[in-house]
Amino acid sequence: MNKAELVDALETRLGGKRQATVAVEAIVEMITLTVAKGDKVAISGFGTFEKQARNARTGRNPRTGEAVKIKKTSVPRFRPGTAFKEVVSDTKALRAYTAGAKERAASGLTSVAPAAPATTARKAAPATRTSAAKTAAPAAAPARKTATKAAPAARKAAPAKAAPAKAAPAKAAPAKAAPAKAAPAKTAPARSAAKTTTAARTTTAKTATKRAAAKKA
Amino acid sequence: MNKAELVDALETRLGGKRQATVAVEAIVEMITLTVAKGDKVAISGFGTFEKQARNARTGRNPRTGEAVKIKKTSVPRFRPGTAFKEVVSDTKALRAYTAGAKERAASGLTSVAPAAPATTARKAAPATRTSAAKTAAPAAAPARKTATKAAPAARKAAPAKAAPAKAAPAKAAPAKAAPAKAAPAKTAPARSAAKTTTAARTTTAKTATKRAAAKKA
DNA sequence: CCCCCGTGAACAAGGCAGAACTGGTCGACG
DNA sequence: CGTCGACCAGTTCTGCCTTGTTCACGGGGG
Repeated sequence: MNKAELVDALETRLGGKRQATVAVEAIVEMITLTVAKGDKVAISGFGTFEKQARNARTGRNPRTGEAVKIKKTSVPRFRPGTAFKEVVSDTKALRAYTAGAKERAASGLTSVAPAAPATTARKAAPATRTSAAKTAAPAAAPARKTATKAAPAARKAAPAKAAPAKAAPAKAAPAKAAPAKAAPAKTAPARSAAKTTTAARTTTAKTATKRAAAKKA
Repeated sequence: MNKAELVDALETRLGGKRQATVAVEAIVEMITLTVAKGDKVAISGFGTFEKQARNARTGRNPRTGEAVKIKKTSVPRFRPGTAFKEVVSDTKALRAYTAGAKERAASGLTSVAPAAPATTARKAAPATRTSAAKTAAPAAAPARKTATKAAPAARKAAPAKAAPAKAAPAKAAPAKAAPAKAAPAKTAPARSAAKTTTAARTTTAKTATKRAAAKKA
């Protein structure tokens, strides 16, 4: 769903496409600016937007493997709230939530009011929560440090698996044409090459050309 | 900033507290439901909400060190867009963005219109981007604007260095393999054949140049 | 209102480091 | 008043860097 579709979907609820558009843009801007200022935007039941500082670190160019220094920066972060997580992870919760939403949509169309139905719906959802506080967790930390060193192995495993997967496809196609890994050395990554070849479409070419022209100009 | 404050801040823009409240709730719900369905919600310049699957894994209660089984689930994820990241990380970008926002807020209050100012603002922002091309810049810089042809060379240089690094790990690198760009020629129509090769390179080069320029600016 | 263009967005690859997850409790918000 | 969110901590794991490339979207012009 893109922005246009979102606006379209909200059109009914907000009383017109204009309102919907303005609303979406306004909210987006507000959140953006607020987060930029350093304040967090907490929307209950949905999530929290906040500015998160990132320390400088040593990155790595995936293509070349070359190390690059990355200076500290700040990035926006969103932490989904409980309700949101539940609805996304739980189908039942989704239905419950949807029901509530419908009610709200119906009544809230022109009239402003109906928070009541919403609340009801909300209540229903929590009931399904699995978290409950039943475990008392008596003993503090008996064997906390029993850490298992299996980690490294596991880590390795994953990447290993990944590599083959990638290799296979790559090799398959370009075998005789232009080995991805090898050729790319020059400039183009394997897959690009293949694709380009196949789809060296005029359109694409044109677009590229145009772009170039535009930029140059 | 909590939800109430957000609504209050938007009150002016959206023509009343009621509208603001309805708008916020409607959007939140819409996003929640859409993500829950599995669709992603992409808002250009802001970010993308999507449902992300998480594999089952063995968790651990940090307090007790006790292992707990966590079954696979899905969680909502938000990936901030370029503009958002810029505004948050860059003070200058923030100011630019703020300026645009003000204009929009002022005119957009009752009237629907002014996207124009926004666009302007957006454009300005990218200019300030600090992100990339710097690396390539040094080489390209000297000839960039004068000699277009120089660009390709520069570009090549970077990748070239990369090649060895990657090649080593990858190992399979037939030197004779045709250059990616060249190879594709086969697909290309007669007249384009030669041209395509050339053109493609040029295009790429240009793009690189453009980007670099933009950044520099 | 439609079409085209420009520009944002996603992908991929390879390591490392920050981030998430769980969970009990207090504070805050609705 | 009821309930959601933040927090601490250890381990696991996910994202992030770059940069080219291609696709699609948003917006402006006709």
